[in-house]
Amino acid sequence: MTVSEQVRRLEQYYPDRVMASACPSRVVLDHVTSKWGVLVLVSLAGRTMRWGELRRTVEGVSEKMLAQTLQTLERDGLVHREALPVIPPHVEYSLTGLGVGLVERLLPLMEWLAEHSPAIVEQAGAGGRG
Amino acid sequence: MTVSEQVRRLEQYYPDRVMASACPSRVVLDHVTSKWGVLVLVSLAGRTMRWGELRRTVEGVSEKMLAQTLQTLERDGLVHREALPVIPPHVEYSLTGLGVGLVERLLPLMEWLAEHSPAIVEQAGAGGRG
DNA sequence: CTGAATCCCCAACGATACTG
DNA sequence: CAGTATCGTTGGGGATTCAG
Repeated sequence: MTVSEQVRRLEQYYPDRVMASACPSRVVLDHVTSKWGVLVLVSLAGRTMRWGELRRTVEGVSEKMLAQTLQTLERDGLVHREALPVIPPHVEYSLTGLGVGLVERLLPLMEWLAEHSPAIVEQAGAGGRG
Repeated sequence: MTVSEQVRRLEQYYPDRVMASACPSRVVLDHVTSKWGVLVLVSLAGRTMRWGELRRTVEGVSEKMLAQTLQTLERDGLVHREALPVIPPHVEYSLTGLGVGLVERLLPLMEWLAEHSPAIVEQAGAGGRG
């Protein structure tokens, strides 16, 4: 599919509204593209993970931000949280059906990023600032 | 393609490294998922646009942030800037070949968001906070 | 082990004014 | 028209502490 076809498909949903500041997609886009949103979602793409696993996998995330990101994604119905009532606590996070649909669109992006970012960073770093 | 296949494809590039804080994709991901990055890139998906057009299209963006976003994307080689030496100034922005490749992965995401965000926002708004 | 609550800072962001 | 420069604010986000 060409880019212009993709653009036309996008516009059929919200003609002239996707760029509007009041568009609902702005809200969800903000959640997903929040500092840790994409990384958390992509981490959960492969399998269910426990809190501690996520904490270690998503390198650099603080406890506060991981909790906050997870809560936002859970409220949006993208992530499912299952807490086993045991001591010590055992909590598992997984993608909902909705979350899987989103991640299917996120994975190709991440793959493109993984492939092209080294060249981009090197090139940009040479000429300008980081 | 299933999600697990996508995950496997992703991992083949940077085994165990996409989530690393030092991974180059982190940098580009930050640029793209910056507050206005996705919106600017998607706006340019359809056609070349002038500064003023972008300013009006991407509703809510300030002049400062538009300039900053465009500069970052230009340094990354995703956006091409062409300034005609006339008075009054006339500057056009378009996607580079690299930028087109990225936007091809962004458009399906935006389409998914446009389709599902209304329900997500409504549902999330009912139970929790905004 | 999984979080919630608190403190605090800085840098991202917006508004305004100015320039070629 | 297309920016740059400056200033003020805010809330995102990290470190730490406490609880179940």
